[in-house]
Amino acid sequence: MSDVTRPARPAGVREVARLAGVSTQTVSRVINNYPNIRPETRMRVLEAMRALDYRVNNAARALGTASTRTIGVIATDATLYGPTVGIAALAEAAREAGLWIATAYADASDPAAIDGAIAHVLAQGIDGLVLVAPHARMVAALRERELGVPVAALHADEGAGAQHEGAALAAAHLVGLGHRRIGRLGGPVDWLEEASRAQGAEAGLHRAGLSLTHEWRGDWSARSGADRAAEVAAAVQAGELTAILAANDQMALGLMAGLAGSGIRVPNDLAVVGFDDNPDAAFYAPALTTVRVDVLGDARRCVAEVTGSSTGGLSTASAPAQLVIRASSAPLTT
Amino acid sequence: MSDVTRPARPAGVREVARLAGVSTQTVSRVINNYPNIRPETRMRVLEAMRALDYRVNNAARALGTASTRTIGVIATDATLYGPTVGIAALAEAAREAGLWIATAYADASDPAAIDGAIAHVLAQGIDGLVLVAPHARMVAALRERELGVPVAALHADEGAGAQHEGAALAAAHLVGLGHRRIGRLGGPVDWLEEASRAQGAEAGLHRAGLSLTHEWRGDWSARSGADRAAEVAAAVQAGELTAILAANDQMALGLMAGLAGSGIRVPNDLAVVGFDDNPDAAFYAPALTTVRVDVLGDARRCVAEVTGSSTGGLSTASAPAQLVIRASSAPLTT
DNA sequence: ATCCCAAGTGTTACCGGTAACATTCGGGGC
DNA sequence: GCCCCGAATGTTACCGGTAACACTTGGGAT
Repeated sequence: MSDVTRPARPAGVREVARLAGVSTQTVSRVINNYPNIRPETRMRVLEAMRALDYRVNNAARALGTASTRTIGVIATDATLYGPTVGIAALAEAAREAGLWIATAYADASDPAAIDGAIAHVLAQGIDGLVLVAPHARMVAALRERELGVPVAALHADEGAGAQHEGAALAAAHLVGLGHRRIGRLGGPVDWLEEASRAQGAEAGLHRAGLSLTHEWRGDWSARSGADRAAEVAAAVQAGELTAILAANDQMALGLMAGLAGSGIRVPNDLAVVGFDDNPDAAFYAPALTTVRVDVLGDARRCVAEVTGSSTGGLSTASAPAQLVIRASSAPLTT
Repeated sequence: MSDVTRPARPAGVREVARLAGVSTQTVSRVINNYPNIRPETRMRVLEAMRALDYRVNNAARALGTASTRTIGVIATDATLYGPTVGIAALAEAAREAGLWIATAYADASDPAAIDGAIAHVLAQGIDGLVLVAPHARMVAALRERELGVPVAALHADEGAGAQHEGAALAAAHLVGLGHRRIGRLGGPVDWLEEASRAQGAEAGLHRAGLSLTHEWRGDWSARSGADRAAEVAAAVQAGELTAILAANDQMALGLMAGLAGSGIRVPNDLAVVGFDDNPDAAFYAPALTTVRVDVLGDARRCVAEVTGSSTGGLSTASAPAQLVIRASSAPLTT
């Protein structure tokens, strides 16, 4: 302990430069992988960096350059499954592009908190801003406010297409099973994802000359699904409903739990389809038919959009939505 | 558009100072709420800041001060429920203390990725580092490595106590219901949470003069729970097992789904208790008895620990673990 | 009246990288 | 042999805040 001189301050480029016998600029060039450095010089610098346990100071770098190679992410309702997956996907997409993310969490219902979160990520000197699971209004408000950085939203724009398509697939699946009286358990109306999924469901039914017979609304939570179970059960018992599209898997779970108490059997009395392909959905009772969308692909699109670059070789095209058929959806039993 | 002169660069303290007719230092003092500023001067500065849409540049601030008022968070396996909740809790605890978090995600099984994540948050000039859902080895390795910042881990140290206590509660609950042959479905051995929960379960049984009859191991996922169902069913059918403690709710879900296929009824043939009180757990079939721990309290402790401050008035004492009794656990039926 | 002190404000240098520009050096074309 | 050029490296200033210190004031104590 006492025989080691522990420097109070971590080493900087100047210390590294001195030890390697070069200028700070050369150290900087090595750090940033510039060409035109003699291999031997590069090695000497790298060795000095290792010897001093050198770490770049991002704050200093950000001051000198405009860029921080960091994307700001504003996440609302971060404990829901959807946003969580979105953040993880953005982190992964950013990593692929050699970037990092700076995430700020804010309650979607608290405008002051959202302003604070935005101010925070902007103060970091981010290169772009991505919103996760935002309200439609929020995206519009941010785009019109001149923040000085490009703004994108997960599940918006092209990303919404996959959601739309997935919901249409789910609707077509139920139609294909013979169902004609199909309802929907939607999410909060002002969410982007809800809009895409709702429109997709309508479109899917429309192609078969049908439309939704019922529409209920939850808040994405399993509890909110359970809270609608009584009304759904009544509709089933009245013969007005044989299948339902839930806007996410967790509401489907809650709904099924509530229906069990009302004596409605899934899928015999009511076919249920979820959305998200939550890893747990295969283990619900019954296992849930659901829709999987390519969140990582959409995250890549957002990253490319805000950085302006086309992310090199990585395609920004998302994989198409996929229907995962399990036990909760069965053919209509007259 | 054309009538507005949009400055290429955002305004800095110097512009604000010029507009307000004061020095940059005075602007800085206003920003940081220093005393000894004439109210009128403060107002002039604040107005200038508003007029110029001034935002502090954190990079510059971090350079001048050592501190960034930011805590680094290393999260592994960020798509699991436990880590997700941990991150959200840390973000909330940090917010309460006037701090922000900088999160880096890394695959726990990839040492290089973890090194990269650590280097990243360190490069941000963080004031402290908190690990979420880490392997026991990782915590030890990080603590012995001199990083220059304090390191804490969620669910470690005192935080482990609540986990231990919760698991003991769950065990006592089963014993109280008359169960004597009690097994356990554990998580990956090298996780801190698994260690605490395993020891707590053993301790709870020990107090009743019992010990675990079986121990299986999963990876926290519902699938891994389902994968053990056949073996668990065999033990039940052999009369060797009447109750099981799962290390988290999702594995319990998977297990119950798998058991359904083997004709084992929960809770009649096997009582199941989970851990986490996942919001979905109340809607599993059957509704899951589980343990709720105060993650936010533990997050507050971590924040206080790495910042050195006792977070002012906020107590760092966590609420005790709580048993949530639902339908998946029932008295032993001889 | 004089001194002292605290409140309020300004000056200067510095944090640690990097951009922009300057410089050295060796070799190929003429 | 001279010139030019590109490779390799060094010099300098600057990014935008803030710490440290210096400097004015205007009372109250003496």
